[in-house]
Amino acid sequence: MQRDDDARSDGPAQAAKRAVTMQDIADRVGVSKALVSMVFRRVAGPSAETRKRVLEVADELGYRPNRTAALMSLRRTHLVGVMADIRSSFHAEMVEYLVAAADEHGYEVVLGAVTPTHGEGKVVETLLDFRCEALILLGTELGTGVLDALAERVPVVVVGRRVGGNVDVVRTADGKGIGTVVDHVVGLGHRRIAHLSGGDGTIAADRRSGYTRAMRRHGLDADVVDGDFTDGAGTEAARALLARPQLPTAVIAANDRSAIGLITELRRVGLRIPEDVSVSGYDDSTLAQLAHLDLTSVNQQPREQAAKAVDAVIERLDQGRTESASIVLRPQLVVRRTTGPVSASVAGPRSGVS
Amino acid sequence: MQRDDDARSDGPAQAAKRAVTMQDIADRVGVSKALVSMVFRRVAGPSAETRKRVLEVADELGYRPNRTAALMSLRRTHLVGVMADIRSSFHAEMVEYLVAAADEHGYEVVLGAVTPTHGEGKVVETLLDFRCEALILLGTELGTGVLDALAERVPVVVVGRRVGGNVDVVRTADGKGIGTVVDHVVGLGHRRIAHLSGGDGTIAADRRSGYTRAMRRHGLDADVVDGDFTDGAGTEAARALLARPQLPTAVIAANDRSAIGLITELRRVGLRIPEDVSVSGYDDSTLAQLAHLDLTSVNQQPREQAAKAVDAVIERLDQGRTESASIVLRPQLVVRRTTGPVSASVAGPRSGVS
DNA sequence: CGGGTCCATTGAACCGGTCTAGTTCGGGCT
DNA sequence: AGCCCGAACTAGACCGGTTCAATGGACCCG
Repeated sequence: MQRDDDARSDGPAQAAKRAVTMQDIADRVGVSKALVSMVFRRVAGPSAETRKRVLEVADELGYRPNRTAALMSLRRTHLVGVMADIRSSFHAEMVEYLVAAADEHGYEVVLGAVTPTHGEGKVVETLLDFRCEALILLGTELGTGVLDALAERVPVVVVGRRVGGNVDVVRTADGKGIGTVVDHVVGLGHRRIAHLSGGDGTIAADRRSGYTRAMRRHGLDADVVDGDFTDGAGTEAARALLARPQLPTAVIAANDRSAIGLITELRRVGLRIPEDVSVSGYDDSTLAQLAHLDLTSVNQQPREQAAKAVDAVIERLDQGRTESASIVLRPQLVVRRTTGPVSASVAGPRSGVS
Repeated sequence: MQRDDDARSDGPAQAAKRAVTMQDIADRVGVSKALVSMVFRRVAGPSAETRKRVLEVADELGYRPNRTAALMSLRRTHLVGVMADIRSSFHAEMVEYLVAAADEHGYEVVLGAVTPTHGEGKVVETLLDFRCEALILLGTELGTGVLDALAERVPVVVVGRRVGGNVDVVRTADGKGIGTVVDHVVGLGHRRIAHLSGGDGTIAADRRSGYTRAMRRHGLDADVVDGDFTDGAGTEAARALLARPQLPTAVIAANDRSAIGLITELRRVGLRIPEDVSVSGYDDSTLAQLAHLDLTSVNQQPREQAAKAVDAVIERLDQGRTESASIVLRPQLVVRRTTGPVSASVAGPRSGVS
């Protein structure tokens, strides 16, 4: 509320409320603006006494440094581009944490939203046009070649997916994550455990192979049902399963949405979850946490992933790291109420399973 | 790409890949950089011939204008601050559209995420620190006084809520929206229609009064059940309703989440939706669209609201509008499968469901 | 042929910082 | 006294655009 000051000062009607600059402070204190700059940049040079006076006057005048000027002089923008499909609640959550983390380091996030009409390539171009100094790509499906070319222009962090080349990677061990789910349901006595796949993407493939490996480890046969990450796929998968002579006792879905579609369709035909069939999702999205669903899922630690991604950017930009880094976090199983012990009734038909 | 050019030029090992500037173009064409500037700003002055040559050379050199420099010169930032609670899927969707709309007008969006630890006040401060030229506040609960003070510093657009003062407002007519839902269920033959309220906020109040008015219009008694915007509230409301001697035949919830909690609990005790009770939500969120839910809801036209909000900002910033504007869009009822005709059976008393 | 107009174009200041190559000055050492 | 040194501070060139008064030349008129 110092508006009054601004409005009244400088008699003339124009009242152009010019912002306070370093020169103003310098004039008032009786030093050069270079010195004022040094004080604000906290570099060695100015005496303690001068430093104090400058800061006092700056405060008094209500000085706010002009980022634009500083960044232009440094030939920098302090902008980090984040590409995300914000409709995905997981991405939205990540974006929130990324913004916070970037802010802490004095960086600003420019959001590039991927939509059906605005593909990944276009979004990346836009972000580069804004002169972002680094890119954080959430769940990108861009090819290795494209990513590598990109990485030569600007530091790139890929979140969620395994990639080679000179990009940094932050992800959770999807294979292991699904593995813990398999362990969990096996521990509950299940033997016929199906996996509702997420389709062709890298992430889906990781989850699928994690499932296959874990099943093998337990000496069980893998049973993959094709699908994708939508609830529609879950519905279809349910129908496909119901058409079989024998239902699996547990289904591990590739994500929460498809798990929900699956559950709904199974319930519709009168099956109880988890008494008749146990179902798990993946992502631990707000959907999974919804009280009425209470879906067993796997948490991907968005907050931690966001922090690591921003750290990776800072290391490259401000600390000169050049070799690529890969950070793999451990996902966490969240057991809720859609998975339960295999019940006696379904145990019957199960004959010669080793 | 053209990296090679950059790398090879300027013999020395340093190979600082300096970006192409207007001066470079000017030198090459043999004119002054002032003229080049004029060409790019599309102002009258340069001859058609010169214009053409400049553009050719610019293209050849791969020139990209430097926003930072331009904005600094203009003493502008072209930044629009958007405050949102990105966990809300409605907000997330809005943000996506806002980013796209701002981009079209050459503005950039800085996202300020409201979280439990980072309240509205702090977010606004941060956005101002980034020298945003305007603020778009999604679903803010800031008081009129605060908003007015803010509006004196910078154009402010409040989205979703009715406010006075000198801020611009973009919203849908919540009252009318709920009204159309009432009309819809009344048209289906319902008479005992309850409203699951969204709590104390301005938005909830608007929806509540819209319900009350519409009921009165139809000569029916209003029946408001307290709640908030969470699914937990829906669950509790369901329990409260079930404890009554007679259930309403239709419940109009203040948003989708609470509607879902309500539906789930009603289904859990064996009631069918919509045969026994019709239920509607509000927001037309992805949740409502989920195939298995297929919730009758009200669409708030996020894309249109986003476009209008950005328009309002542009008008103030670039077209000098000073009087405040209020844009009210008409929300759209989306009928799905959770509302249906009132059935004969519910007329009689229900058997003892605990 | 001198003078006035109009158009395309230009030089230089400016935006608000950062940064480099100094300058000043007090004091310790020889 | 003469010299050197480092700490404290400064002048002025930058960064890459925008802006505006000023210039030069073509053209027209009396």
